[in-house]
Amino acid sequence: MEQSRVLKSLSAMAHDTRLEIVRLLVPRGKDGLAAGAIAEALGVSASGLSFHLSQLEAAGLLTSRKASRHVIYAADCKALGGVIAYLLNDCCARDPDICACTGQDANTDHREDHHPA
Amino acid sequence: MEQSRVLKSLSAMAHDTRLEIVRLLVPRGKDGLAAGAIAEALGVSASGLSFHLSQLEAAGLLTSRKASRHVIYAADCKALGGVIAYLLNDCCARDPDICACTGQDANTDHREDHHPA
DNA sequence: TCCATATTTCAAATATCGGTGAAATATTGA
DNA sequence: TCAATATTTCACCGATATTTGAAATATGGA
Repeated sequence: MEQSRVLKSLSAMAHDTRLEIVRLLVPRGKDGLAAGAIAEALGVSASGLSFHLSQLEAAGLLTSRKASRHVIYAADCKALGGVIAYLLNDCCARDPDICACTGQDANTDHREDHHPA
Repeated sequence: MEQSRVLKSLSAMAHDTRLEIVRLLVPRGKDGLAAGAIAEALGVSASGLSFHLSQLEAAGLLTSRKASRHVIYAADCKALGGVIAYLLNDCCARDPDICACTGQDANTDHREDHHPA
């Protein structure tokens, strides 16, 4: 993932309500949750939530689809994984001290820009 | 790591110059780099850099020490690892799709709040 | 002491973000 | 069509963030 997209994702996640949205949606996978249900779960106004959802969607961290009169939002796990992988592999060069905190193996070189076949 | 500290860290990292600072410092480990050298490496003004360094330090991602007339900044790898671990384990519940992107094993439960002995 | 180097602090200007509530849009069902 | 539901859009406002450049602080050497 390119750094500019990582930056957008980090900005999107760097907000209390928005990080909670991600936490709420990840375990639901592709089923996702309707905007109204998210607003109720987090106790935020509909218009406020809509603003935050659009930030997350613009960053590529959420997808949305219409279902009847609802709009269902779901976490894009590949995008989330891409952000984490960037931090681990490209930003932090798979530093052993950092990997130790994540339960990761530090030996193999997983950096993304190698584009292995 | 508590969510409020993760949020501070994400805010700190969600900026072009600041993410570059982290990328520059991680491979140097505890040796770190003087503020002036960082400013030169990134092509930013001294006062602008000082602002960004203080943001990163306030978030706990950098440490600083004085050495003669220099101030040496170094990445706090444990803090960085803590942020990544939070995203992976607590935010994303070690979701298999997300782990797949990072080269991680998704089976073991690594959630931080279990506080294993 | 005096000067040069290294860094931070400060204030002012600008830009961006986030919250609020009303209005607009879209969909469904009576 | 009408009313109810679900969501987004909009304008406004205050709070934060960022940049800039000048001034302040601290250190080391001549």
